[in-house]
Amino acid sequence: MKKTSATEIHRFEVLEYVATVPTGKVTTYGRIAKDLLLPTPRLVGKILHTNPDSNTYPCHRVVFSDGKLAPSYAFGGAEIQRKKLIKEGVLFKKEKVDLKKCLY
DNA sequence: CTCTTGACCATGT
DNA sequence: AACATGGCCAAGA
Repeated sequence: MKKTSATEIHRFEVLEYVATVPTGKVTTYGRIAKDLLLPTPRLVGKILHTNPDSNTYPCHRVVFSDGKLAPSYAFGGAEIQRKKLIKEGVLFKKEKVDLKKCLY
C-alpha cells in the first residue's frame, strides 16, 4: 500500500494537462489549478518543480497569470524557459508572454 | 507536532 | 505598468 498524498495524484493530472498544451501556446498556473480543482495554485508550481522530465512534459509552457515566466525554472531558469518558448513560436512582450494570443 | 519555505495570485500603492 | 504585501495550502526539516 502506497502513501498517496493529494498532490501525489494531481501530479499526473497536471503533467497530462501540460502535455495537452499545443506548441506555440501557453497556459497559466491558476488556470491549471482551477481546472484540476487544486486547493491552491502554489501546488501546481510545486508539482512542476518535481517534474520528472521537461522533454516528456513541456513545463516551460506554463506561466504566471500575468504572462510572466516562473522565477525558478527547474531546467536552467526563466531565461532558458523564455528562449524555449520563443523557439516554439510563442510571442513575447518584453519579458512577458503575449497571453492575448498564446493563452491556450 | 511546530516552523519555514515555495515554478502563485489578487489587491493596493 | 511595475513593485510590494497578504493570503492561500502542502511538503520538508
